Amino acid sequence: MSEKELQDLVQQRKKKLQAIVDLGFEAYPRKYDVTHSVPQILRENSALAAEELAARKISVRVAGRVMTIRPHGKAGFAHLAGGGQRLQVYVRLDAVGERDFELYRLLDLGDLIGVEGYLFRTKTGELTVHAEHLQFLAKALLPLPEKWHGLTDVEVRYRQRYLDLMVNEEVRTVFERRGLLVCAIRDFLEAEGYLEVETPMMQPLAGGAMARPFVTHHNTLDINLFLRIAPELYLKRLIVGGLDRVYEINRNFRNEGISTQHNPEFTMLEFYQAYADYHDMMDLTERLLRRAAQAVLGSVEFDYCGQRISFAKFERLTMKEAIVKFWPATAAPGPALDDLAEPEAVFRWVAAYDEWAKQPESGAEPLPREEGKAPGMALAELFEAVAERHLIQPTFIVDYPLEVSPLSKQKPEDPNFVERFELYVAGMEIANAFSELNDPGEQRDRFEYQQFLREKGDLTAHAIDEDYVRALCYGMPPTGGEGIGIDRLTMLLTNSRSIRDVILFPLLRPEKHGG
RNA sequence: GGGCCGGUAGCUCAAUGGUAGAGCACUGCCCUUUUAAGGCAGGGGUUCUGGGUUCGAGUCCCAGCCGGCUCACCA
Repeated sequence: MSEKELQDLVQQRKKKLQAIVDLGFEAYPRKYDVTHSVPQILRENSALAAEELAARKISVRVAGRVMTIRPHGKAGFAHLAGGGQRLQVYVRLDAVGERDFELYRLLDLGDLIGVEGYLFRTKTGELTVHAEHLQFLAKALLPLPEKWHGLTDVEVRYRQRYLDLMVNEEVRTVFERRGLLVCAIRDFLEAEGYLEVETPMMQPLAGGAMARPFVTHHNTLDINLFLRIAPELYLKRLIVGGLDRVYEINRNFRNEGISTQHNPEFTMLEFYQAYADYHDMMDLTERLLRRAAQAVLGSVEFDYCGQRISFAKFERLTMKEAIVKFWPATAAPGPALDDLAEPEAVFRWVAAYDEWAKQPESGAEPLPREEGKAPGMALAELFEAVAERHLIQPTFIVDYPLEVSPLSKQKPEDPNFVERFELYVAGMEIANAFSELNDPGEQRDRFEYQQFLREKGDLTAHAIDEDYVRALCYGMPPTGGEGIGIDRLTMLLTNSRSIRDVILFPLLRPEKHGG
C-alpha cells in the first residue's frame, strides 16, 4: 500500500538522520545564529559584480530549507529557501572538510540547514554562498512535492497549507499582501483618529447582521452562547459610551453555505464614526481603499480575473437606478425610474423578470415567491438578480429598502428607504454601511418587525437586543458605520478567484484517518 | 442542500474492457562552477472505498467518501 511505500521513504530518511547524528551533528539543535536572511543577502548584494565580491569576501551565516541539490562528485550546489526567496550555496569538499561534506551528501530536499561562508558569483553569474561550514538544523522525514510542477491538488494545498507555502511561491505573496492590507487599514484609521477595540466573539445574542449563527456552550455558567455574526451592536455601545471613532478587525462566524465567496469564519473590518453619516462613510471608503491598494500594490488599478479594476473613480447608483440600468437586454422592456416609485409596483417587475428568467436561454432563475413578502425585500432581491454581477468597477449602491435594513436610519424624504450603501467591486459585495439608527423607539419597532419575520420562520431575522435599545435610550450621537470584508478585499488585491485562496486554513471536512 | 466535473507511485500526469507506465523525487555508482545539472543501474502501486456486470474492470453500472466548479442562502 502507499502507506508502506511512504514508510519506506520515511525509513530511508530516518536512517540518514541517524547517519547525520553519527557524524556528530545534533538531530534537532536549539538555534542557529544567522547574520543575514536570504532576501537580505540578495537585496544587499545583487548589484555587486564578481570581482567586487571576490575583493570584499563578504561573510554570511544564513539558514533555510534545501530546495534543490546538485552534487558533482567532490563538490555540489544547493538552493536554500528563506523569506520567500532562494539563495544558491556552493559546497566543496576542500572548503568545508570531510564531515560537513558528508552532511551535504546526506541532505534530502526539504531539510533545514545553516550555511556559513562568503559570497561570490558563479560562472553563470548567480550570487552564491561559498560554504565554509554547514550546520544541520532539522530533517524533512517526508518528501516534498515535485520541484517543477509544485503542488496543484487544491485539497492538499488547503489541508496542508505548509506544503503549499513551501513550494508555491505565489501563495506566500498572497498572504504577505493580506498582511500589508490589514496594516495599511490600521495605519489609515489610526491617522483618522480611530481607536482599535475588541468586542465579544461569544455573545448571548447573535446580532448586528442577518445570518444564522453557530452555537456553543459555557460549562460553568451553563449557558449557550453564539459565535458572533457581527460586532456591530457592541461597537455602537462604545459610541454611546463616548469612544467616538472605533474600529475592529476580527472574525465573524456565520452558519451558512460555503462557496468561492463564503467561508464560515471570515474577517471583517467594522468602523463607527460619531457625528458622521453614510455620505461621510462613502468618502472615507474611497480614501481608505485607494490608500490600501496603493500600499499593497503600489497602484490604485489592478487586474482581477481578466478585468481591469480602478479605485480611481467610484460610481454611485441608487438601488432603483441600478435595476433600471442593468435590466436584462433580452427581457421585455424594463421599468423606468418612475415605474418603481410606488412600493407595490416592484411586484409587477419581479413578475416581468421571472417571465424572462423562466426561459432556459436566460440562464437565470425566477426569484423566490412567498406570501406577503415585503416590497422592500422584493426590490432588494430584484436588484441582486438584475444588477449585482454587472457591478465590476467600484460602485456604491445607495438607498436600501427599510425592510432589509433593521439598524439604519430612514431617509427624511422617503421613510420607505434608509441611508445605507453597499460597495460592489467585480460583482462582489465588499462593504456595507449606513447612517446608524439612534432613535430607541424606532429601533424597538424595527426589532419587533424582525421578531415577526423570525416567528414566520426566517432564521436570519434579527433578534431583539434589549440592552442595545437601553444603550440607545442614553443617547447615541448621529453615527456613520461600515463593515468591509477583508477576505474579499484581499481577493481583489491578489487576483484570487476563491476566498479559500486568501484564507490560510479554509474550513474543509475533517480528513479521514487510517480508513 | 441541488446540478456538473474529478480522485492512478511521495509529487505532476499517461494508460480502446485485455501484463498499470513516464518525468521528478528516492536507492547505488561516476562526476570540484551547476541550476528542471548530467551519465549508468535499480526499488517503489489494495488505480479513493464497497458492491455489481464481465472470461477479464484503472476503464462500464450502483452506492458511499473527499474535493473542485456552479446554483441556492449569505458577506
